Amino acid sequence: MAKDHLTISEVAARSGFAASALRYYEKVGLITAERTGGGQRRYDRDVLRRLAFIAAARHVGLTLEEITDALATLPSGRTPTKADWTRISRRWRARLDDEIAALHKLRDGLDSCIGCGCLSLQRCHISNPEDRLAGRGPGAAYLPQPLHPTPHG
Amino acid sequence: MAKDHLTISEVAARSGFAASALRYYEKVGLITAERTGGGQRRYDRDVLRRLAFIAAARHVGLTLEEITDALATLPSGRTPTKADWTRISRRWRARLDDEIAALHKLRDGLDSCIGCGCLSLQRCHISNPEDRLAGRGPGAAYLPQPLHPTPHG
DNA sequence: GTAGGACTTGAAGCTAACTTCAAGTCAAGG
DNA sequence: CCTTGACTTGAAGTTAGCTTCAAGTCCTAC
Repeated sequence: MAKDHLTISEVAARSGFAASALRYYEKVGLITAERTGGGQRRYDRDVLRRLAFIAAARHVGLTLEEITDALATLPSGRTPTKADWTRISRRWRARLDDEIAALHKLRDGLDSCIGCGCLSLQRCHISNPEDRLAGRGPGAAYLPQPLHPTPHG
Repeated sequence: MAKDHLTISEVAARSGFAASALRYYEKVGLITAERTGGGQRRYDRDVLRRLAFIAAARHVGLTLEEITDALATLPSGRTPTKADWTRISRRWRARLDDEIAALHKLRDGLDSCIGCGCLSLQRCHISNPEDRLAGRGPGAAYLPQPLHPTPHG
């Protein structure tokens, strides 16, 4: 007979998320909670699994919005099966592979630049990775497809 | 006799940075500009090289603050030599290597998880990468050393 | 000399993902 | 029953890295 309704601070302790983050996640619809008569949150144990999913997804670099989408692909209401998980993790792997490839490309380019001292705007493919300048509409940032996303980048 | 003072829109066009970004960079001390009698900015050509440096650093994932620090290691006022550039690019390479290693670790862990369907908070090292929960002071976020930095992460 | 596009400024806005705060309410042990 | 720590809410604050705006000034081509 394990406790099947956890308080917010219990969930915070077990998941590692701050209580304020849990409230935020509820506000944006990532998790849900029942309420006591007095209005306090009581969580089902399932929320821990869901939070583990969220933590893993965040670690892979997904935004909360993307996580929301990913969760939406799961049959609503039930714990994901192995098949669900496999399908999603395949996508994560592809994403990681892409990031790794991009970093390799960048690193190799860096190697080829060492010693050249160029830093030419037009020719160095570290400072000008895709050989294009500007474009991409108004306010276009410098980097074609920023590896490390920036706000308004 | 190349033009040796560029307007802000010329620099914007040649560097790929938006004019507003250039003003911002000046405000935070990354670049400088002379002024006309009327107060308009006129840039030295050197600023293009400096902006190339900034663009490259941004691409490697450095924050503007880190870039400021990196620029501070250069002898002030002069164009960096090959040695300067090599020294800095070595650091960048180390950083890239670290990021690549982290991604590999994450990907391999993901592979080992596929099919297990676990997502256990305590045991899965994708959702709990370093086998630690909480800690790290008040408001500590879940991920030990977020691969993809988040505000307040 | 003048039209009008380029430029100036400071302040405010934007995004993500939260955190912090203030002021008040709940709940569980003694 | 009462104390006290845990909980509630909405609003506002935080960070980086800019963008957008408004209102006004400059400068250059004609």
